[in-house]
Amino acid sequence: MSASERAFNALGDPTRRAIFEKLRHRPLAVVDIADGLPVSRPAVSQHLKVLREAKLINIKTSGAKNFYEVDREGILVMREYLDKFWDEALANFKRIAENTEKENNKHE
Amino acid sequence: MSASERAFNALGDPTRRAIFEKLRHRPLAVVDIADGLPVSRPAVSQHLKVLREAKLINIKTSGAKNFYEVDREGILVMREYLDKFWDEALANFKRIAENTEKENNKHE
DNA sequence: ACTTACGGTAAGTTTATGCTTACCATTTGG
DNA sequence: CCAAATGGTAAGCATAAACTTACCGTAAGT
Repeated sequence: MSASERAFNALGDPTRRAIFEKLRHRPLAVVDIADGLPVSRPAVSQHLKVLREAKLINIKTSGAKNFYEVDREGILVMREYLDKFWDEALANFKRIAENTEKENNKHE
Repeated sequence: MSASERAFNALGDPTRRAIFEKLRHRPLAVVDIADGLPVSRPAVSQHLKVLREAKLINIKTSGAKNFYEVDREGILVMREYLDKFWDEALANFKRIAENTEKENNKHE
C-alpha cells in the first residue's frame, strides 16, 4: 500500500476526520481527543494508529500522556496526488476546447 | 454532509481511486472505465455516482455513451481543506519551538 | 506501596458498504 | 424494425472495518 493510498484511506472515515480536525490547532492527549467524540476511548486509539501509519499525525510521549499532533508529511502526499489531477484536468479541458474549435472551423 | 466530507469519503475507497485515476488523462465512457477493473460494470456505475456527488467527476452524455471526466471543483475543495492543516501545522510548530526556547532560557 | 490516570491491544460483535445478479430504458447500427 | 450496445437502478448478500468490553502495562500522585 502506497503512502497516498494510506492517507486517503485514513481520511476516508468520518471519525478519523473528526480526530484529525481536533488536532488542527494544537496537540492533544488521547483522553482529550476522545472527549466529546461519540465513540469509546479504545476506538480512538485504533483510529490514531491508522492516522499515524498514514503519516497524518505523529506521537509525542510525555510521561503518562501521549500527545498527538498533525504531521505535514501525510498532508504533502495528498496534496501532490491531487495536484497531478488538478494540472492535468486543466490541460485536458484546453485540449478538448481546441479540438472543438477546429471541428467548428471545418463546418464553416 | 459537507462538500469536503463527500470528497474525502469518495476517494477513501480504492476502487473509486482507481476509477478516478483512469480519468486523469482523458474522459472515458463507462464501458472503458469498467474494462480492466476487477469489479462488475454495475459496481462501476455505483462508484461513478458517488464520485459525481462529490464533484470529483462530471458526466457528458453523447448518444448512448456517457463520458466521465475529472471535475476540478471536488479537487479544489480537498486542497482547501488540506491547506488549512498545512498552514496551521507549521504555525503550531513555530509556536511550540518558541515556547520551548523560552523554557530553556529560564533555566539558564 | 497503593491508587488513580493514561492508553494500547485483543477478541468478539455489529454494521456499513461494496459487490453481484437481475432487470429495464435508451440509443444506434444493420 | 430488430438486435446489440450502453449504462443506470434495485434487491440481496457478504465481508471489511468500525466499535465495544475486557484486560494489561506504565506513570504519577498521595
